[in-house]
Amino acid sequence: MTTINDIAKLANVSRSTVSRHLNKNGYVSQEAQERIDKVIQETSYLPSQSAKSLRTKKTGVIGVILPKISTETASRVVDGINQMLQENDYQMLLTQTSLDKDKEIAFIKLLQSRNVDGVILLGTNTDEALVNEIQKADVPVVVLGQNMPSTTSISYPDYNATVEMITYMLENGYRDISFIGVPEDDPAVGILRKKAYIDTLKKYNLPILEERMAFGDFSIESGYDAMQTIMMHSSQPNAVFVVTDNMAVGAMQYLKENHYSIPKDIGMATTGVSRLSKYIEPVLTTIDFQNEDAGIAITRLLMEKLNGYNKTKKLTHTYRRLSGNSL
Amino acid sequence: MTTINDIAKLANVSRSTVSRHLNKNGYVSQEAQERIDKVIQETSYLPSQSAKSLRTKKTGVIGVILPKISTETASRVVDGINQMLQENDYQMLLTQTSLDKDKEIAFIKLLQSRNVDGVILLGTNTDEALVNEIQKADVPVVVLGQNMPSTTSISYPDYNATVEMITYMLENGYRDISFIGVPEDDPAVGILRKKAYIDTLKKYNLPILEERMAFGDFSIESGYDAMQTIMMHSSQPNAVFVVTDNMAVGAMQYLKENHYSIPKDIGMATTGVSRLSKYIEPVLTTIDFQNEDAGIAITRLLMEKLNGYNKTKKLTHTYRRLSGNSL
DNA sequence: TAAAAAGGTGGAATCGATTCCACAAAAGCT
DNA sequence: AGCTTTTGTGGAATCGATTCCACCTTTTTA
Repeated sequence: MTTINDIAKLANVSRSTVSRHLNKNGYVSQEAQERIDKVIQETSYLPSQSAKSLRTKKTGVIGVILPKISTETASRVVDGINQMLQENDYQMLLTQTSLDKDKEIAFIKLLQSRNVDGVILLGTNTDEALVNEIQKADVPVVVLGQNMPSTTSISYPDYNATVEMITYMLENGYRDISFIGVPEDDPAVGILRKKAYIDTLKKYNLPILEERMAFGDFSIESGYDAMQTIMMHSSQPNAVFVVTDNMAVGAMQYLKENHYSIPKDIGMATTGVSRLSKYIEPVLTTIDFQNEDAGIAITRLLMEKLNGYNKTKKLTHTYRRLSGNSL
Repeated sequence: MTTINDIAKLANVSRSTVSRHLNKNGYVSQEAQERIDKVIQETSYLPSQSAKSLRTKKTGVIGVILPKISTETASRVVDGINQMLQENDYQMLLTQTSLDKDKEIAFIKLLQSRNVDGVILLGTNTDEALVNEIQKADVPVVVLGQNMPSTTSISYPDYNATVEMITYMLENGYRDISFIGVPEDDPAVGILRKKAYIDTLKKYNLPILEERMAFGDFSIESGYDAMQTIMMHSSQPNAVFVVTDNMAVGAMQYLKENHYSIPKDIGMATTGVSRLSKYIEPVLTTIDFQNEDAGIAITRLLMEKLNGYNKTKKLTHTYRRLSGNSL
């Protein structure tokens, strides 16, 4: 491998001069520049990032921590993050927790030892241990998807969007709406969306029934099981709101296998549009959190921080309700 | 930030000893080990990877180059890669070309300047410039999805799987099958799958008609357009095979908008199952290339190379045909 | 025309680890 | 007891860049 020393020797200058030219700081004569450029061309020299970042404490790498990449929501967010990072000449180091909370903390540490310049966390909880770790971190950490205490973060409008959706279902005449959620470890999805469901039913003076609610763990299978639990009850609902698309898929599978037709027998709405589902029957009625944009937005906040802006910002992202024929 | 020098000082040993202990090579007394461990605990010290890799020329990072993350196929592959890398204590640096061929080459260079230990490329072409760049690389590069000349690679069984699918369609009575493909820049998808389509029709003594073929660029929109081109012709096919899932989505959208029903008016089959589509109507008949496994397999080959095995291997991945009611 | 400023360059220290080598103490062997 | 291993340790060089500083030359300015 060619190093800056080789370049210096070949171009008959000192390595300081090469470095100055490469980083465009300090003086370098026209002739020296040309000699250096020529040699760099010929040798196709690329500076070692390890050496560079050992000195400068910058790597040009951003760490991204997410629960699972192969979901539509996550991959769309990553797409957005990637776009924004590429514009700013950063690379992305991707890690996946498989929903293991300990790994979130472990990765924050690990990424720092890799000297990333910043971290983007797709949040699944706001546990104290995690908040502490973020505080301790000596690089900026920003969070998407949870309102993380004393951390710059962007939340989705979990409550409002869910209220709107449940209201929409009610206005479409459904009066017996069931709910598939997730545990309360996840404040955004587990608490807010459930609260929105309950509050809205209350507002319409409808009863809140235990047997109309079931909870999963974000997986397709758990959506299947939750739907089954609800439908096995002696009285059955005529609609269901599922808090994530992945679980909605499981729920649909159960309904399909048991010959319930959507929306004839039961109406369905969910969060996190499945791109594909727009083109297939039934077209799901969903809340679209516009994940690419969210990815871009959170990355922009991180870039701001890297450029020295260090107040903590709290934003809420936008959403759109997409109507399908699943209601 | 605490460094190995701080640890050495606090534990009353030299930094050589700390390093020896950390890397478990060479002798370190019991007492010294305990003192060091204690100090490391207290300071929550993590060695700087930049410094480490400057010396060792290893980063523990693998570069992954892919066309676009937010497709089901790519994200599932990444999932598999990630699993395997995590088992082997590697991190993943992810880059996205957005199908720009120049970027493939640029990223191979860039990743090397970042001192990645190896590169996994999800291939879209086998152009000479790319092959050359891979040859020149001073870290192992492995390729998934194309049979890349003189490079360890895993291909999908593009030809055989397509033959099987077209045959299956023929056996189900379809005699007028159209085809939505991609340009021949992509040998695997553009050439092999098309050849399989043509060969199979020939084998059944069916005519190969220009107007039954259209080509897209992997995007949803291009699938829409291709389907339109085919259906605008005076005579219409009664089935269509689409070479990628993303384009199939576009094709379905066109058919839906124009009130063709699948499979009543036109049968459809595709490659790259859409996980979701299994649960919705129509259930697509697809070739599933089991992308997670492919990701695991290609990563395993890279790991072999990193462990010194340096013969070039060529593998073909497996597949399964999944029957739906779209035919 | 002398002093000040700008342009240009190389030497040397530095970042935080690893690793070779020399050396000393303890243990194992005749 | 004397000799060879084994165990344990620290010093110093090294990886490939950046950056401060000293120094020289050329140009500008008063």
